[in-house]
Amino acid sequence: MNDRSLSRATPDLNGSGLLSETIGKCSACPIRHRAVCSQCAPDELSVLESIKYYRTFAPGQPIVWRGDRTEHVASVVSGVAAISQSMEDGRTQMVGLLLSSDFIGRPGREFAPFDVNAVTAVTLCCFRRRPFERLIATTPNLAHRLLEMALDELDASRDWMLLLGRKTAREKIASLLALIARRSHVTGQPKTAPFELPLTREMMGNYLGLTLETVSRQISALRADGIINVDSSRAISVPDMNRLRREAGDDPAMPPGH
Amino acid sequence: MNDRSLSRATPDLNGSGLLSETIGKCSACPIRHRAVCSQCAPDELSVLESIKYYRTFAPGQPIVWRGDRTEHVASVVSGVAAISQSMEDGRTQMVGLLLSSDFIGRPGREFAPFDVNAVTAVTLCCFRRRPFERLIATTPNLAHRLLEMALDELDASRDWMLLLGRKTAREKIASLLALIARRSHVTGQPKTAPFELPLTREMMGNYLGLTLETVSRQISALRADGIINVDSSRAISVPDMNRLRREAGDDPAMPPGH
DNA sequence: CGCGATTTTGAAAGATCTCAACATCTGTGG
DNA sequence: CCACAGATGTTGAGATCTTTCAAAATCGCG
Repeated sequence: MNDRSLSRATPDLNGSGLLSETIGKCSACPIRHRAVCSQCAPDELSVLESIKYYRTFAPGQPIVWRGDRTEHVASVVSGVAAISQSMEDGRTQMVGLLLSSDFIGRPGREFAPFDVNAVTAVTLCCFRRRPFERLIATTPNLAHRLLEMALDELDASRDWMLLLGRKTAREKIASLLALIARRSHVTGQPKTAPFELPLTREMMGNYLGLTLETVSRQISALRADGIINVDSSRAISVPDMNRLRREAGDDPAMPPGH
Repeated sequence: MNDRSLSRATPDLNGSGLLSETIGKCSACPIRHRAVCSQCAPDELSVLESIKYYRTFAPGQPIVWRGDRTEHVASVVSGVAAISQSMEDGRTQMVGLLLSSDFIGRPGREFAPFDVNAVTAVTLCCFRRRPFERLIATTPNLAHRLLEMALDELDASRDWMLLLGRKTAREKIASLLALIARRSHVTGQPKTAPFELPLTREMMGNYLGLTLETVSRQISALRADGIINVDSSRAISVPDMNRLRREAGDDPAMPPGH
């Protein structure tokens, strides 16, 4: 069950169309401008380039087990992964979604505090932890960007706490759909274009603190109310994004949370 | 309503017995070994020492308003503060508790993303943001410790997401009491010694994603079941901590979740 | 002592979950 | 190409948990 062998990726569901074998140079990397390496100077980048390597994971595959010794850290190049926390009796809570350019792993941490699983096919840009830590110590640009990303994640997780603690099931679903719609939106396409849900109903429930039945019912209710269109169970479109934002309980005047 | 003038602190409820006027030297600082400055060398510390200043806040006073321009960052020297997030209709969710040695503020962030309020009397060790940011850039020990603290906070907020999304009201209350009991426990005192709740029932509700009535009922239920003793509404003791941990739904084999 | 804030408790309403049945989709093997 | 099996998704009905609304008790303090 602990198979982490290098597996051939199934077709990339993230739309980038890139498989690991076709990526190589940092300068041509699709996440070059947002990942942990984004503030590195050319010479710093070449050091990173020399120690990095790619790995791919099929949908559903474990990437990190809780309690694992953390031998590597990595950036998500493409695909979607989920960070989860669970209780002994099986209740689980997804505590973060990892999208392209997000960072996995904790410099300075010996053991992984959470599970990470591939949701779609995932390609990672990996570094062994020790060399990476040494690099952090000597590369302020890297350390600075890592802090920045950690603080962003912290803000995002605090926003999610408001959702988990205080929002209704309908607001939770609307919030999630608005989140996925926003990050799926390709510049140049109309904002009402349909988008793909990478998560099953059960995963959505785990992310939102709901059961899968409640997720399904609330999606049906939003459709019945004309807030969303459901082309197939995984393909959604939003005729009026502001209306969805209102259903989500967000202040429409505020920029979309994080 | 935006009064942040320097106010005389009411008696310190945190038990340290120190008021800001009696603190001065970093070398004698009670949070010297855990705060953001804890890894600084003597010469680095003396730079910090020259630009720091103390401020105190009375219980209930706002420390930071959401949207404020962040002119300073600070370490909590004593007392308890709460980070909160709220919706337009008044629903609020406490997303973090700030205890002594915790850090307030975001280097690199122009505006505060959340409200922070003093719960008890609070003493802060403040720095203006700009000079502090310059110091980070030139002091790897400071930057490193800040990253470490941010990652710890991120882990803690992810643990809290499991509580908010998946735990029952009883488990939530048990978790909070276990958390406060643990951090209130003074080494040398018996673990069954009573401790003080710094939060009102309403604040506990806001932290746990419950109403204040549910908080009150679950505390009564835990008392009726002999899990806790309630000396006064704010003074609790726990005869068997492992039993409380079990009620909290935590794996008793695991170290108390951060 | 008396007032406002806090806390407790009760009863009913409401939201979500649980259990169950059925529908739909997808990939596989006949 | 179709039938089938397993995974995923939908819907219903009743149970359960938490909230809401209301009243009363208690605490802290001037």
